[in-house]
Amino acid sequence: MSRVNDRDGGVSGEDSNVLRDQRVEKLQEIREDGIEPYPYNFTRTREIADVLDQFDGDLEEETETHEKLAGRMVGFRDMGKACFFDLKDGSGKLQGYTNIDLLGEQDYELLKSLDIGDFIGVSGPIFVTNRGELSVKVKDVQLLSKSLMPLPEKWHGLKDVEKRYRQRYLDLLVNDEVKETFVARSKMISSLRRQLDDEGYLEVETPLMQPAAGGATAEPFVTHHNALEQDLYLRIAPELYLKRLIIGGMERVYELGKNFRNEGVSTEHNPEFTTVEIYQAYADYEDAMNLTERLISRGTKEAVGTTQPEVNGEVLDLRPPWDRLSMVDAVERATGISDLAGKSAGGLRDFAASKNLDVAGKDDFNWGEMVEFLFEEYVEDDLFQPTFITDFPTDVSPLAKTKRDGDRQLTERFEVFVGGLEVGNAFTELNDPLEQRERFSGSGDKETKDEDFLAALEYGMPPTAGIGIGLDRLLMAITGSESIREVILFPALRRKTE
RNA sequence: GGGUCGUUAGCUCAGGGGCAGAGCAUCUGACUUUUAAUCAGAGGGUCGGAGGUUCGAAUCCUCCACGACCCA
Repeated sequence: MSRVNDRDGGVSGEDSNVLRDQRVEKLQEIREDGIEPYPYNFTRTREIADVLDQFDGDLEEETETHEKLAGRMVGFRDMGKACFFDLKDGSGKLQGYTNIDLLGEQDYELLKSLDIGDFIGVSGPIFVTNRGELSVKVKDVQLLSKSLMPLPEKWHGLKDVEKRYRQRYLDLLVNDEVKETFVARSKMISSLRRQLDDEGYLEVETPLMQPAAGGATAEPFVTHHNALEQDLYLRIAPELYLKRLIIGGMERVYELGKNFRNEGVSTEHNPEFTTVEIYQAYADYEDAMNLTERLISRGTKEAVGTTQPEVNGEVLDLRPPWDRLSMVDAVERATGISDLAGKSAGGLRDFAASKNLDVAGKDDFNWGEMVEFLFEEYVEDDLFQPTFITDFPTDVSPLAKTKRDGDRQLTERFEVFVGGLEVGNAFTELNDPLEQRERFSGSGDKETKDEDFLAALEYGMPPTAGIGIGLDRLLMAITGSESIREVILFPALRRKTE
């Protein structure tokens, strides 16, 4: 066992402050007393939440059995020869009580010398104090891990947003609702997996590093493979690979994972984000809407406990069925324009300009792009209750099949909005290889043409529905988070230099 | 990329030309059922960084870094 040296070696990277110095000194003293401050294990009899569940509100006398509990000491109330402290483990928080008679002088002095943030293991019966608080009467205590840095303050917590993101462990430790958000995220993800597995979808993994970044319109990150001597792109969407699997006869597949887009960072955009994409052969976008409703409503119930969460003072009602409204109807209703389908792109641009919308750089927008623009300006933010916006313009939907009624201007595509956020995008997949080739070309440089995918399509793809759901946005919507950073454990931040 | 605001003790924050402050946390002492324990005392600062103005700058000016929000 090595002694901690005096801090005279100029160890770089360590913050030097008095509070830390005091704790390092205590650490030395503890070792000198023959106590190992970083022991290897501690066997608990149960977790704190378990104790609370069983005894809270109905315990007359102290239990006969002793519980062994472990956690961080997050509060300490010293009464001289007796003391109270708060013990927090991953499941909850319980008060500990002890005194010099219960512990003996030596262990009692040790306990009193410990710091907030230290991990300890305790054992003793469960009882209720005079003031009615369920507590553990500590007859034995053991230091499990010494902490050197003081935790943020107990009452005000950690508020500094930058610090919360850079040191998320402190945020999780001190701000209980933050942990709840990420527990909800985890439950949502496992719920989606469970539902998809139960309905016979196969979870698959496709390349994160792709020779051509297709399946969406976005700037990719570029990396380089040395041995292959070629650039690779981090995927912006798994779409084109999942469709190859449909072609290969895997009739129901999904992939839950990250995508990467080399674009701006904002309250709704993180450079890496999580989606689940689902493909089903012999299905269309009506089926996709039904599946989307099922997945999200049940996922929300399992994540936050209800299909009608209250979000920023308003009840978000996710019980199916959800509103379905075509984009053209939505835009006509919101703008007062009639016969939108018959208007020219120029006419729509003039309309937007007359409403003082910024049309700079939109001179070459086609009809579909203008309709989408008007939709974003006039409709999108107001879609609080879950809504399917259907039948997107063909101009902005190069991978979707046009309407079955013969209208070539529109596709069987929908986006789903929850809490004013776009959380999903789906369509009846275009499976005509020759038309797909044309539509890639028609989209100019905006959509990456993937020759290998086009070749695959020529072998024949069955009628197929595909859905993509953005999990970060969905979590924002159901937890009422104002920023995507509140639902991503370690959001992208600029490197901080000293 | 542009605009606005922010960065002061471990944490939460006051202070906006004249001695660096408070609460909690920490340290010392008292207290054997407290709970934001209480009481008495003490220590703790590169005021984000670099320049400038001034007799004097945390405070005013310029640039830079990081962050938040809005816009693109």
